[in-house]
Amino acid sequence: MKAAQRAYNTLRTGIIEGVYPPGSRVTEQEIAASAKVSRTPVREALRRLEAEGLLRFVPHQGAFVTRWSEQDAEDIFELRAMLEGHAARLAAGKATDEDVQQLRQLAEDQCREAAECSPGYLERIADLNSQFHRHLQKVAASTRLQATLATLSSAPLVLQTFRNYDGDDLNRSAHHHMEMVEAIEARDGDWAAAVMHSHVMAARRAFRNKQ
Amino acid sequence: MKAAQRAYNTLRTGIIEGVYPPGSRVTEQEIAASAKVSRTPVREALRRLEAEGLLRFVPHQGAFVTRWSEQDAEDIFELRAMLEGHAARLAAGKATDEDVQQLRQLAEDQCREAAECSPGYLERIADLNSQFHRHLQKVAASTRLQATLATLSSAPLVLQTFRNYDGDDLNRSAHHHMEMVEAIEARDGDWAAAVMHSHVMAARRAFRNKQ
DNA sequence: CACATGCAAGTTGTATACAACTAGATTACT
DNA sequence: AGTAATCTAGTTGTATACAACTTGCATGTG
Repeated sequence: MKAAQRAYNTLRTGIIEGVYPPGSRVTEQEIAASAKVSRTPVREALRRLEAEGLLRFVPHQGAFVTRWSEQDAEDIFELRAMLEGHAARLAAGKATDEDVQQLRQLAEDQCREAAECSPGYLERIADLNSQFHRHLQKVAASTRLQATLATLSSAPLVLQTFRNYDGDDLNRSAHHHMEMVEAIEARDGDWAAAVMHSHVMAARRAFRNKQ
Repeated sequence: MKAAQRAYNTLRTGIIEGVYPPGSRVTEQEIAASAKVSRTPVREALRRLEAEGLLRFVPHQGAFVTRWSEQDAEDIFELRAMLEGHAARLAAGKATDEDVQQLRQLAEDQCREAAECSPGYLERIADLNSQFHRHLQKVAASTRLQATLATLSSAPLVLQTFRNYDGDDLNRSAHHHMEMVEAIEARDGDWAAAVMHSHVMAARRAFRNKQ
C-alpha cells in the first residue's frame, strides 16, 4: 500500500477509535513514526482528514482532532436527513429491478441479524447498514451528492451510531431499510425520502439519549 | 503569503479562468514554476483542490481538471437549492435585527447596481451576491452546512453564474434577495427557503440556456 | 516583585534529492 | 510488416535536510 494511504488509515482509525481524543494535538512526526513513513505522506493524509472535517489546522501549530459540539451533531444529522432523503428519492426514480433485489437482500440480512443477535452481530449489522446506504447512493447516481454525504458520514458520531442502539432500535433500523426497499420498488420517491428522513432522525434521537 | 496558499490561488484562479481547461492535465512542476514555489506546497494545493472537486487524481499520472458533465451541473444546482434553502430557513429563525439590516443593505445595493448598470457593475453585483449568501450562511450558524456549501459553490459553473444572466435575470436575482430579507425579517423560514429555492433554480435555468 | 526581553527546544513549512512508476518510442524478433 | 520486448524520458511518490516560526522558560531590568 502507498505510504500516504497508510498514514491516512492509521490516523483515521486512530481518531475514530479514540486513540487521538477530540481536541488533542496531532504532530506529524508522531503519525510518521506510528505509520512508519516519512512526514511528507503524513502531511497529505492530514490535509485529507482536514477536508473531511476530522481535523482542524492552526498555522504553525499543527493539527487538532475536531471536537464535536452538541450543535455540530445536530447539524450533521439534519443535513444527512435531508441529503440521504434526497438520495432515496432519486434512487426510487432510477432503480432497476436488480438494484431493488440487491437492496432487499441487504435489508433482509440485516433484519435477520437484528433478530438473531448471534455473536458479532453488531459489526455485521453496521457493515450491512453502510452497504445498504452506499448502494442506495450509487443507485441515486449523483456523484456530488455521494461525495457530500461521504464527508458528512465520516464523522465518528455517525460511524458509531450502532453503539447507541438497543435491540428495538436495531430492529426498527432494519425495518426502515425494508420499508425503503418497498418504496423504491413502488418507484415512490416521496415515500422513500420520508422513510429515510425518519431513519436518520431516529439515529439522532439515539445519539441524543446517549449523551 | 505562504507558498502553499500561493500555489493554491494560482491554480484555482487558473482553473476558474480557463487557463487550465477541463480535462487537461496539470503537472506539479508546471504549477511550481508558475507560482514560483517548490513542489511540496503544490502537492498540498492539489489535494485541497481535489477535496473541493476541482481536480481528480489518477495514481502515478497526476491531477486532471474536472470535466463537468451536464449531469454534474444539474446535481450541483439541485443540492445547492436544497442546502441554501435550508440555510435560509435557519437564518430566518436566528437573525437579529442587525443581521436583517446588513442583508437589506447588500440586497438594496445589488438592486441599484442591477438597475443602473454603470461600468464594472457585473463584478460588483457578483461580489454583493456572494457577500449576501455568505452572510446569510453565517446567520444560519451551521458550520457543517457552511463547509458543505463552500465545496459545492467553488465549482466554476456556480462562480460564473452572472455571466449567464441578462438584464432581467440580474434584476430578478436582486429582487429575490430583497424578498428573502423580507421573509427573514418576518421570521418566516418556509418563505425564505422557498425564495432561495427559486433563486437557485433560476440560476440553473440560465445555465441551461447558455449551454 | 513585576515585567519585558532573549534564548532554546520543538514543530511546522519548504526545498531538494532520490526512488518508483508510467507512457510512448525504439528496437529486436517472428 | 506486425508484434512483443525494451529502453528512455518524464512524472509522481517518498525521504530528508533546512528554514521559519511559535511557545514556554529562563534571565535580566525597572
